[in-house]
Amino acid sequence: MIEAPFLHCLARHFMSSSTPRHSAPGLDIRHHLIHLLRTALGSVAPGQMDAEILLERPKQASHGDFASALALQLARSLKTSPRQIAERLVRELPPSPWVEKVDVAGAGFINFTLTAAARNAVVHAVLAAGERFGRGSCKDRRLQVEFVSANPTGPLHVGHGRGAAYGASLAALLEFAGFEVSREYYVNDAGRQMDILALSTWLRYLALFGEPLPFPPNAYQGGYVVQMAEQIAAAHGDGYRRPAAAVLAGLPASDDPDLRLDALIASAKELLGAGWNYIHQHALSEQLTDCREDLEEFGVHFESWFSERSLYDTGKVAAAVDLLAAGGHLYEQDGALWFRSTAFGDEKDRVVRRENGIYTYFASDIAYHLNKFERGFDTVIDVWGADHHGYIARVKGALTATGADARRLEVTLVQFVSLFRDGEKVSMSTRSGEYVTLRELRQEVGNDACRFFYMLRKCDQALDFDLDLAKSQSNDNPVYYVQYAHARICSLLAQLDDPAAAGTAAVTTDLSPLCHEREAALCQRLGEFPELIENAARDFAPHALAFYLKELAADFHSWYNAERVLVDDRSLRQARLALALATRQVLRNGLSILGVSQPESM
RNA sequence: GCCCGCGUAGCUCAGUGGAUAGAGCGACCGCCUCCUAAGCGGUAGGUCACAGGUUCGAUUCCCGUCGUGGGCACCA
Repeated sequence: MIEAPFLHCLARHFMSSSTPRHSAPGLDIRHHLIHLLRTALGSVAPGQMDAEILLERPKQASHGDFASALALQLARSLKTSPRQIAERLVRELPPSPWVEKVDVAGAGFINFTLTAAARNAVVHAVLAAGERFGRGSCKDRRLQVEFVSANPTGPLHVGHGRGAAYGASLAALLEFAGFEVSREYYVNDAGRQMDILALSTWLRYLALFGEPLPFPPNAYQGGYVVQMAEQIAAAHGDGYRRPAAAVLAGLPASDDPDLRLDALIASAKELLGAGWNYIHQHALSEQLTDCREDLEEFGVHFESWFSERSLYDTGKVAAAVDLLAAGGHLYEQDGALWFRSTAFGDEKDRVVRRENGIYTYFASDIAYHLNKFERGFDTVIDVWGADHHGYIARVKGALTATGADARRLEVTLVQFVSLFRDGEKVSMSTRSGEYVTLRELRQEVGNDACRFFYMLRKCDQALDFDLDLAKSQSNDNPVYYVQYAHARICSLLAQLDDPAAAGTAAVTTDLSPLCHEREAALCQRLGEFPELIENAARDFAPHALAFYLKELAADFHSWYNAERVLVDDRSLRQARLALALATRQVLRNGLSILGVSQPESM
């Protein structure tokens, strides 16, 4: 999924701490164990020193804290049974103060059981690192994540909401993994859709003054269009009123609704002159402002809002097309200008300039992506709706044709959201204005539940959004489960005389009293966080973080229910408080990446 | 027709080239004189769509079939 240069950075980060550090096993016990295995491998099979040593977390507690299938991997090349290899490897393992015991089990697995001290050490690691626990470091790589980028022709709907939640969480995740990330919204403020919105607004405006005009079925139907018309009427009276007869004069008798709409737009431009620009601009800024506020309230921020129109104004679109032409990648046919994208793996060639002389959206998109590359991002990530799937080949093809490295562009497709109300699928259409907006969803469900709910499905899976369930505020929503764990820990601290002091002291607390099974499980889960971040960032999979947080909360609730934290035994109480504090820290780190709040009480 | 997803417990979905495939919901049985019961423990529930192939090992990778969703504009 991720191209080579990207992987390289993560891999380097991964390897950077592979030197064994006996002083701080909690931070990289994995690498310590890998080092032990590699040392043993040097004795048992020097020729296999390059073999990748995989360590996994066994699903079963009886299989220890870490397991390696190294012996099974080597069986063939060494022509020896896996169990035999495993036993030899175990004999050659250097002694380690952090390993309680090593078993050979099953077909030849090597299972490591850590000492309690090694297992508990993660608590200190978390508390020492604080909000930096789990962070990676890939400082030298700049990424851009472009997402949402919905046409500013109406309120965002729940589908946009998914793209917003996914993109924002992905960007935050990559940032946490150590990349320099810039978030961008591409504003399609040029083109026909905006013209249609302006026309729709004007027609509603004329209707306010009683002009007898039919409202085209393929114009924007939403109530917000009427509102904009009313605003304009309130501010400018009938200044933009024109007789219906004049509007309709000269319209083609065609049955094609699109042709009729284009003719209406042309008529409006002619009748209004500069007034058209005003209405167009008014509609754009109204919708863009609405969109921006909506996203801000949703906790989704952008470093930049990039105007498509600016690409035209600065000649970038024409320049991009010229660049393709100079490379001999364009040809004329039927009056249009075509890009030979089939030469770059696309199914068919694509038009960049229409017969009527107007550039296609594709043309400006080429210019846009060239511009992204010019801005120096190492990797550019586009989050698109799944319906843009067919678009990838042509954009990458165009980039390749201009000599750019298309591998620097990563496209992630987010599948559709289907809404269900009363058990029935809600049909939605942007044009007809019949859809549930993101704002409505947020107001009814709450931002936290919304953000988390969107992350409960991997992005390439269609999401069925049950409105009734989401609106019901029921306990079924896992966000409460995770937040509740956080609130419970805060509640514990609130009962102490000096919560702040407890937090400071926890960093050096003696953890040896932590010896219960559930405490070990919780420590193990905390220790997984850094690698979870690493893998989720590599896979562009913020949903994995949501699932992890559910599991972490489950481990916490289970422990909390079984063991009392505020016991009389001071050393035990301190140790358990430290574990609770570490859990709270990881919950915070994870939830903040997902844009979900961490309430202190519920 | 071609291209891209997806088919895992009754439902909604995770997951993985390795040891007995997991969670939530639903069902059933339990747990508050005790740090928040928005919680916990337990029981039941599976031919990982089907058929081949690669492999020591496939639910995972490859081919095919079936089912299902989406895409195949001089729209954006």
